[in-house]
Amino acid sequence: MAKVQKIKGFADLFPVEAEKYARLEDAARRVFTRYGFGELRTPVLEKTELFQKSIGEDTDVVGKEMFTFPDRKGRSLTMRPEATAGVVRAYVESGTYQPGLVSKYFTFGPMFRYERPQKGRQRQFHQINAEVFGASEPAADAELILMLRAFLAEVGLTGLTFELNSLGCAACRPAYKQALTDFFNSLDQEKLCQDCRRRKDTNPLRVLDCKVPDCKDMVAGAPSIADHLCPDCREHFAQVRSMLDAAKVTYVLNPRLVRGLDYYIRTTFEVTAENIGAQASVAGGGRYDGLVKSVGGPDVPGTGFACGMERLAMLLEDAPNPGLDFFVAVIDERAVGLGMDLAEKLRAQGLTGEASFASSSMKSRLRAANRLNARTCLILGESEYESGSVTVKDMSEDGEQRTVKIDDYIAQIRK
RNA sequence: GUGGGUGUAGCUCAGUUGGUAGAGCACCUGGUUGUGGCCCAGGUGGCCGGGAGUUCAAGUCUCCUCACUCACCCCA
Repeated sequence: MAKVQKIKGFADLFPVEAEKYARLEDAARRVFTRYGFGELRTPVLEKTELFQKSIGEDTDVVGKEMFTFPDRKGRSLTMRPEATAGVVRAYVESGTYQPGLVSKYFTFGPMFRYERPQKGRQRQFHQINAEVFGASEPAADAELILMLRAFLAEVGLTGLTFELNSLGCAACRPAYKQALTDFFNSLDQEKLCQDCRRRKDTNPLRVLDCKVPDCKDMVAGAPSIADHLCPDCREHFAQVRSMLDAAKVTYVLNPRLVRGLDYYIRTTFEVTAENIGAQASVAGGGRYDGLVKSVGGPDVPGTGFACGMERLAMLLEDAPNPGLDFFVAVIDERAVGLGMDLAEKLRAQGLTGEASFASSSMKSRLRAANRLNARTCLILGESEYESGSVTVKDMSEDGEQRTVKIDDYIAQIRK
């Protein structure tokens, strides 16, 4: 029989890896709660139109990376490729919006994108998200970045780079995009790479991010967003920066920092790591004031960020193996019931342990205890069985051992 | 979607100009009749990813295919 194998880009997380995800989620829950955020869990499956309306039809994510399929009645459903759209949908649908009310949510879970897998990129990947609705002030952006910084510190990550930019708004970005397109059109087209010749018309901001050396040279002379912000955006960005400076956040201004999803405006930021491969971005976010309205809700401003858990997990050390408090080594077959009962009573006292019921040799049972990093080995063999006792062996290097009545041993543990 | 790399024992990997399969670790057994780690000896374990072809002979050469992986693209 051929082995059934997992589908491409989907991973099994065994304990050592799964623990890192739990560590990230625990830290996020702890930190975000301190900032007044509440947990929101939304479905993994949504109507396809939700993502078309929010992320943008022209993006790669919607255009060619979604897991989209019809349900049994022919309705088009999509495995969520990101979290924000679903959170916005839930927010709007619940009707929690009221003028002047700020809502703050965090969420985590699996996202799905049909991409070619590589280091730090899976088809099913996991994100930690935070979203703020109803706050248009620069302070909301700044506080979100502070919270992200606090979260990363909580999980013990250092050496990360914060990058910051403003993408402008509906009032000033179109003019900037046009200026960019004009600029690139004025250049010798031969010197632009194939991708950029296409991108300069479809998404000129992306050209700024091109890694081809020739393109980079061209981009150096391109107009900067900083010079094209409208007065409102300029003021908003200046305030965000001054608040970050006041909070001693170290960041790099990157006028070429762009976002892949259409809904971002004004403040955008990204956190990158070194040594985790080409997919170096571990978190990213920004402001998305028009998004709520675009999925049929009220005109409420929003900001948020997403952290890539796979990429953060790569930066975490393996947790030390906690080992076992005890290991019950049953050598005499007749003592199997006794061993199970003994283990149950110890667990009821909060101890961690396993019992082995394989009727095997003393040597192999002790090796098993050693392998499992057990601190105490409880031996139940022929003589113990006949006398109703247990041999308690300390597994440390020069550990002692003694044989005591089972009842006495349990009574002693209780104390 | 486009490139590159890799598939041999449970794991990490050797395998010469084609000649019928190896090591280390792990596991099991024994040395030590009921005592682990260290040491020594022995043992279990492989359709060499799959298929076709060339050849007296293919892990090795050719083609196809599948899987994994890294990068582009894109993104967290």
